[in-house]
Amino acid sequence: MSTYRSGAGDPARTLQLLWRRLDDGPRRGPRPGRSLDDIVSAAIELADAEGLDAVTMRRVAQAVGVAPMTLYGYLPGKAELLDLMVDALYARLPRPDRAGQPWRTRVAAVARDNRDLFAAHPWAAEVATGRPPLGPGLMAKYEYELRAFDDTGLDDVTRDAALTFLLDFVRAAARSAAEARATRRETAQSEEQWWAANGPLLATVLDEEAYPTAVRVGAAAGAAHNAAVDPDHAYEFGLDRVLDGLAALIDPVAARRSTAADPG
Amino acid sequence: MSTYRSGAGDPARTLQLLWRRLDDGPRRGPRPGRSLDDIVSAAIELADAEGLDAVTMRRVAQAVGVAPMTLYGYLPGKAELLDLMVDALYARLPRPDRAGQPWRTRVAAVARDNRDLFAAHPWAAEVATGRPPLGPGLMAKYEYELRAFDDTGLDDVTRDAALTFLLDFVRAAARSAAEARATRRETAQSEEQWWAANGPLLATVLDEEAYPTAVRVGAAAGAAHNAAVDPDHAYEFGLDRVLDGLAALIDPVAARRSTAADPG
DNA sequence: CCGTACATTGTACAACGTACGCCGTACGGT
DNA sequence: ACCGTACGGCGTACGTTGTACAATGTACGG
Repeated sequence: MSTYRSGAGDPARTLQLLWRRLDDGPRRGPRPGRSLDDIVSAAIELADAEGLDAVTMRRVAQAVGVAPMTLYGYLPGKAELLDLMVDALYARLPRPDRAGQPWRTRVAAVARDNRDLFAAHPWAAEVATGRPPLGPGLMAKYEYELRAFDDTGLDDVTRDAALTFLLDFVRAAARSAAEARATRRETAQSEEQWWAANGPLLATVLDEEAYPTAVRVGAAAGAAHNAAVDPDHAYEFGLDRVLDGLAALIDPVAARRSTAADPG
Repeated sequence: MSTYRSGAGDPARTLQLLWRRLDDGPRRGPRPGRSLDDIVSAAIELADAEGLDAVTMRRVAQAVGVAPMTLYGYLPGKAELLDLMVDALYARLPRPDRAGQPWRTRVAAVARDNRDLFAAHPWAAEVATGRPPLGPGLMAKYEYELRAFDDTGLDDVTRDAALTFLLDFVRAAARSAAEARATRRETAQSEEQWWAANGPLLATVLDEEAYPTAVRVGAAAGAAHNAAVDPDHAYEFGLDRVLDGLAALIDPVAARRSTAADPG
């Protein structure tokens, strides 16, 4: 359990690392035995396999085949490692040419790409980026995703806001999904087991007079999803709302479809 | 630097604690010197004053005037304490009667109440609740907030999804704001200082040929907000999109206003 | 009035990030 | 060719976290 904060160290040094602007002046003494990418790749593999909690400096060092403190010759600290991991992930995202497709299809595809990213690397959604890691990966991602709003008539400021809105939604959904999975794993209880264990107590305590709407709606939603929270359904529903909300801005006349976005 | 996870312990025990169903059989031996509420209140005060990082079992115990391990006589562990803190917060939320107002006003008011909650207690947005703490506070909140969708014509399952969508949005916005504040505090750098320190390097690295759209849009957005990220603006913009997105579902005919919701 | 149930707590442990300082290597200058 | 030194590597250690365990002391039921 750790709040995976990023970017705490010297920001200028972080930028140099992200863009690999290591000032290699006159070399003296032994050459570095590993590369920055070795470390970042090992950390990503570790996070993919065992989650962000497993990404400790000791574990990463072990994976790289080096003593823990050796890592500090390559990076200032763990915060920078997290930044580098996230930027490396962003750099790998697919960027197919979607010119010619309608904006809603393109924007939905951006959402899906991000969702896939978080599905493959759930830890990425947990890294807090108060100031985002302005590395080559994020820049390429930003450049590409902004193009999804080409021909929407949005001015630049609004275009940025629209993209932020979309990405924040996908990220929040990914966090919810990750939290739900983590809870299920930690308590080693499925949703059914939980209700079997707690239903009786809840029944005595949730009288319908005190919470009539909550009991009725909660029961209906629970029955529909077979769970108290259903991240997948929340994502599908939310994405449609997000796209409709953007459509109200982009196509103010015909903003009336609540169907799911077409595939791309 | 901690992933504030909640609800890890025995779920049944957690429920008993939330609803204060402590089985007080025949008393023997010394009476407890404090109450559960003493501990929860002290923890909330601590979190309000110094953030969630400051809420350690030792600090809470100190605030209550007791040895650290004494807390474990009242709660199974820290996860349950976090659950209790969140539920206590929810119980305190205002719940004015908003019958008669249009749905968009009521829903906007729900968003504002939640935003105010996270403004007063930023740590609440950081507590991960894979399975939400089904205590009296959350139930009262759920009951009240569902009523904001009365007369919208939404069925129960959709009503739950709509509320979840709205609350997830507000929470994500609060997290972004908290992260931005934390970053600014930790690096002790304002946005202007950051750009002064990193602008030169960024300029050499962000050539407009590689990222034409990104550079242009980023510059426009940065100039408009005086910052790379502007949580307040993201919230205002996002809330309008959220309401428009819900409107497309609720008022499919006249879904065309992108003005901010009226006050309530 | 005493035995016991229970609240309280001191100590301890395994993790974490990382500061500090020593070791040995291999290059630049001569 | 050689040596001084800059620099990569790392062993050890510190302060922090949540909490397990066993000892201590208190106040009630019989």
